[in-house]
This record gives sequence, structure tokens and C-alpha cells, in this order.
Amino acid sequence: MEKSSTLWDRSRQAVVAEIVDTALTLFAEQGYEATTMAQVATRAGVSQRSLFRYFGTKEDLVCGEQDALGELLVATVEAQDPGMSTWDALRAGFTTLLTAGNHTPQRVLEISGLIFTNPSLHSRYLEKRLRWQRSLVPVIEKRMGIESGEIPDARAMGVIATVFACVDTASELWVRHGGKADAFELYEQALAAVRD
Amino acid sequence: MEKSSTLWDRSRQAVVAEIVDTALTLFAEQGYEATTMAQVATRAGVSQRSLFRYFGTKEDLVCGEQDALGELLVATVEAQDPGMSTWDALRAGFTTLLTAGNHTPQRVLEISGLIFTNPSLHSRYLEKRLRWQRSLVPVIEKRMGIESGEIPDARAMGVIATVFACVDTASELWVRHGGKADAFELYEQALAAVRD
DNA sequence: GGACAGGTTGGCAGTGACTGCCAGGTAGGC
DNA sequence: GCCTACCTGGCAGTCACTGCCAACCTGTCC
Repeated sequence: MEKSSTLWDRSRQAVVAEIVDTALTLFAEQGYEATTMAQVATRAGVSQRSLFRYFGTKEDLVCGEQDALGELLVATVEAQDPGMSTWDALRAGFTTLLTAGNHTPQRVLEISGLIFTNPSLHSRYLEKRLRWQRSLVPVIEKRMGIESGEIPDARAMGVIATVFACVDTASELWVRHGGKADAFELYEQALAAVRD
Repeated sequence: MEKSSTLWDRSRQAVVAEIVDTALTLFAEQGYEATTMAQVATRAGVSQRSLFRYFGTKEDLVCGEQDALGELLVATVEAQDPGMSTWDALRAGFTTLLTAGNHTPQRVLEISGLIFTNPSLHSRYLEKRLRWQRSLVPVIEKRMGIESGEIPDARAMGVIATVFACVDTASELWVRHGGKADAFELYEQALAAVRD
């Protein structure tokens, strides 16, 4: 059972990767909006119905793997030394994400470019990021010595939202510099301006 | 020409207001997703085609007026005394927004609730907010004594994004407290936690 | 080897948001 | 009254996405 499940998983992973690949190629060729799911399905050699089973939405073709990264982020932040400052713990989390993606820098730039230039993709991405923020709340509350209630604490939420805001700022500027700027440096600049 | 345009504008405003009203009623009755544009059109007494001419998308039925508020925000921030700190200028902008809406608190709560509970609405809202942020960049750069280039400055973008993050935090918590909390106080808490 | 059960795939028909096009109406300037 | 211009409604079409059903493939138990 384990072996077969692993086998299936592997073939599934391969199919998913190939679909993403053809999709990104098509997006690069014709643009995101102009590419239909039918085209992606045909080119990738699966039925449209199966395509929608693999990726619930068209946007997931681009930001589908975000969910896994979110869990990694939360886990990493949670694993940081409790003595470390909240800011440093969150930075450590994002630093881990930087190296966790299994994509080449070119591909990351390509995907990020897609996300930042396409409104519907961008909002989808923001929505996913928001889920990360929510799942970080208890972790950060604990770290800040705040008792977790049913409704999050404004201080914890504010800190989390701010770090994400600066990360987002850095990402966008990194993309607009064509990947030539140092994203980490941009993040530090943004956060320093905020915290004086 | 002026008079007639005003007349048209007025009737147009009335139609728009009535459509929004029926839409919000339907959303409250059946939920946002479960309500179709055809229903809204029929109930409001316009054709589906005209409904889509008034509101380009279903989401605009809820967050359509945001664009006007964005311009007001930028204008207000720009009009603040140059001696005032960046943070205070931005706060002044949002304070103006608080009183600018022509809705009752109940309605604001209803709309905010819709936005925060519905993912597609929420991301649409975030996207609009992002456009506000972009248009604020030159204003804030000037205020911070930074020369505006083609690509925004990380410090200015970071500060703007942070203020929006805290405003968003305060709004969400305000909604989750059923409108019973002081949104302004929540904002101050969030920002204070960020800036130590 | 053959029946069986679980999960996977493909086609098909449908819904709902949204758009382009065309015909008809309606208000304002002459 | 006439013409121009804009607004409106209806119609048909596209596209993302879903439910349903039949075919299928795979490993299992007899």
C-alpha cells in the first residue's frame, strides 16, 4: 500500500509538474488572460476535466504551491528560539522560504512577474498570503507573551501584517528591478524605514 | 449641457444607489455566492446587460465606490502640512475616510462583513487598496524627501504598506468585534506594536 | 485466472460571470 | 419635426468551473 501510494504520488507529481510547465510556457507565449484552460489541457495531454481536478482554478496553475510554503513558514517561525525577537523569528521564516522553492531564479522571476502584472493573479496571491498571516497569529501571540483569544490581538496581527507588507514591497521591487536587486536588502530598507 | 449632464448624472446616481441597495439586500438574504447577477438585475428592474454596464463586475456591487475614496485619500494626505510626520499625514488621510463614507455604521459593518467573509470579495478589495498604495507613493516620497524615480523607493513603499497593513488589521478586528470595538484604538495598538 | 472494490479518467451537459453586436428608444440641439 | 448621440435591452457567444455518469486501471481476495 505504501509503495503503490508512493508510486501514484510520484506519477502525480510528474503530471502536475508537466502541466505547470506547459501552462507557464503558454502564458509566456500568449499572456495569462489570453490562454484558455482548454489550451493548457490539450497541450499537456490531459482532459479538461482532469486539469480542473489537479488545479481547482486557473490561478492555481501559478500560485498553487503556495499552500505548502505557508505551512513551512509557520513551522519555521515556530521552531525559532523563543529568546529571539519576533521580528527576527519572522525574518528567519521568510529566509527559509527563499531557499525552499524548487525553482530556478529565472522561473521565480517569471512567476512573480506574472503575479504582479496580472490583477486577478495578484489578488489570488494576496488572499493566500492572508491565510498564512492568520495561521501565524497564535505563534506570534505566544512569542509576544499574549494570551490567545478567539479574536486575534491587534498588536500581534499588526506586526505580522507589517512584516508581510515589507516582504511584499521587497518582492515587488525585486521584480520591477528585473531580479537584479537584492531582495533581502530591499526588505531591510523597508523595515528600517518603518521602525526608524 | 451642464444642466442636462447633471440631470443624467443624478438619475444615474439614483439608479446606482438603488441597484446597490437591492444587491446588498439579496446578499444578506441568500449570501453573496448564491446570488446571481440575473437576480439582482430582475429585482432592481434593469436588464442584465445594463447592470454590467453600471458595475463591470459582481464584486463592484460591493466595493465599487472604493475608487472615489482612494482619490480622496491621496488628496487629503497631499494636503497635510509638510511639517507633519509621514505617519500623522497618513493617519489624517484615513481619518478623513472614516467620515467620508455616505453610509450608516450598520451598512459599513454589513459591507465590511461581506468583504471579510468572502474570499473573492476580499481579494478584490485588497487589489483596489493596492492601487491606492501605488498612487500614494509619489506623495510620500516627496514628504520623506526622496526623489521620485521610475521605480518606487523601498522606504516609502514600506511605510505606506505598513500603514495599510495596520488599517486593515484594525478594520478586520473591528468587524470581528461586531463593530463594538473602537477601530481607531485598534489601529493605534497595531501601529504602536510595530514601532515599539 | 476471474470477480471485486477503490480510486482515476474522460466526456457531456449545465451554470454563471462577462462581452460584442445590433436594434430600438429617448433626450438635446437645430 | 429631424438629426445626432447616447443609453438601454436582448441575443448569442466565450470561458471558468461543476456534477454526473460511464469506462478504466490497479491491486486484492478467492
